[in-house]
Amino acid sequence: MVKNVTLREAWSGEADCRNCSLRASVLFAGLEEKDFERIHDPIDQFVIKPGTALYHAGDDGDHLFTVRSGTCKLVQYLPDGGQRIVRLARTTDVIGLEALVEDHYEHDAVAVQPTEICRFPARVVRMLGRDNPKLHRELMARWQRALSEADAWLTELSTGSARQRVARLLLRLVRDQDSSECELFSREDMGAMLGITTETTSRTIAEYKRQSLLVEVTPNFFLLDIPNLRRIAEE
Amino acid sequence: MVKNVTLREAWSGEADCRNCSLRASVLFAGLEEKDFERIHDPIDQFVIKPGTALYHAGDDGDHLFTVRSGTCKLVQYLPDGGQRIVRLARTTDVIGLEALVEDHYEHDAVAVQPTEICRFPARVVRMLGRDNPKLHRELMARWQRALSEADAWLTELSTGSARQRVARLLLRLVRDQDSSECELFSREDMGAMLGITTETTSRTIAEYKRQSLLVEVTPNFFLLDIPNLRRIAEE
DNA sequence: CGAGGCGTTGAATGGCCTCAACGATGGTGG
DNA sequence: CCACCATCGTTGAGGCCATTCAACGCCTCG
Repeated sequence: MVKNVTLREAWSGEADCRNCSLRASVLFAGLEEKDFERIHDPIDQFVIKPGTALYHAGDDGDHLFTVRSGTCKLVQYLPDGGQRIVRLARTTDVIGLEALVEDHYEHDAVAVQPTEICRFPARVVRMLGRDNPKLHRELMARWQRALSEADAWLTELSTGSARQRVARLLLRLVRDQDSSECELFSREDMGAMLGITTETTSRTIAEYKRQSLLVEVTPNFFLLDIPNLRRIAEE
Repeated sequence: MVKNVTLREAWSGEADCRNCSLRASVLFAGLEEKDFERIHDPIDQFVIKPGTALYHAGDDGDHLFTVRSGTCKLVQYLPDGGQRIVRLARTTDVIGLEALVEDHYEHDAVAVQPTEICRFPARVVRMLGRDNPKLHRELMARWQRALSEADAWLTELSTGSARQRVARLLLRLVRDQDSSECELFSREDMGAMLGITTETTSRTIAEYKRQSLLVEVTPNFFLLDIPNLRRIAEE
């Protein structure tokens, strides 16, 4: 649905925010006609392939991004070279918020699925935010959402045994879904989200498959046994 | 109940924000005389003892708090009853920001040292934030600071061996300090920050003391061997 | 003085990591 | 079209490190 609408105009470059199919839930939700008239900068819209980076940590932060569909990982690096995925951004999430306050990005933002992106200048948001209470409120809500996510990753995905963490991640992936079906990421990425190794992740997933807690319906799409996974997650 | 009694007893007067000694670095830094005239609600100021809770997760969130001195931990609970400390708030930090956007608090906020607090109504901040760009900007900066902290806890304090995590926590505790001396928390709290057990924390600290990476100058105040701790943290 | 909290230490277990090998898959070039 | 290679998921074996359960000393406080 959403996907069809946008794929039609994909690659075309300039977005039509007034008629955006996600308008109701997007950062610019509260904007009115007079606000749009003040946006003179182009708002680009494009699709990126898995593995493509939107930006890297330390890059000049002059754009914000809205994820229209797909998924991006936000990655931070450790002194020893290891990496840790600190958050996922999915439909309607905004990434690069730090560009409003700081002069550089904090993470690498990399697509892990084919991902539709809208990109708009931080300057536009700063300008509109100054005297638009609705946008102001929308910004606060998004910052708070990111913060809640970050806290949840600490308590749910970085605490307890590997079995528990994997189960919690799986449950989290289907939570805001219509069905109890979900697509998995690479074992390496899942490990980087959970603070465990690729091998341990693989072993755990394989065990869940053998126990039919996970059933592969189509390649890389799994049906979850939610009650039993929840039991593991909470025990 | 107990909490309210303590808070009331600790009340040490109505704050004089105009002449606040922390004014330059506090949330209300950008306010002018005309703004203060619009604050009709009282801004309380008090001291709480270690172990006292400012609020609990789920409480009605109608106040924000500034930490003037001391330290508060923000705690989240797991389904199995375990607890995880997701952040520390120290001088000039604001806690309870979520009250601006949601109707309840996300964590337990508990003092871990004698702590001076200013408390002000969320509705005052909401009102002033609507048309005060400086406060607006200040709020965004604080949200971003909290988010950066959360991400750092994931990458630095929840990744790697227990030795590394403890070392990174110690370095973090002295970082915004004038000396390389710091006060430690209980082993239980440190474990809850690092996602490791109390015993492992104690063993690691004890080992560092034997190796003179930590030297106790006065009871519970330690001098850190920063270069060598940094080596451990990054190896 | 006894009780309880806290830090420390010991011993044993087990879970996760490390290193390694192997099959399946998919893309590439001959 | 197929041989070749790289990547990814899986599995095994072995070892280390953190957890678990327990005990003990020290301290404060009632």
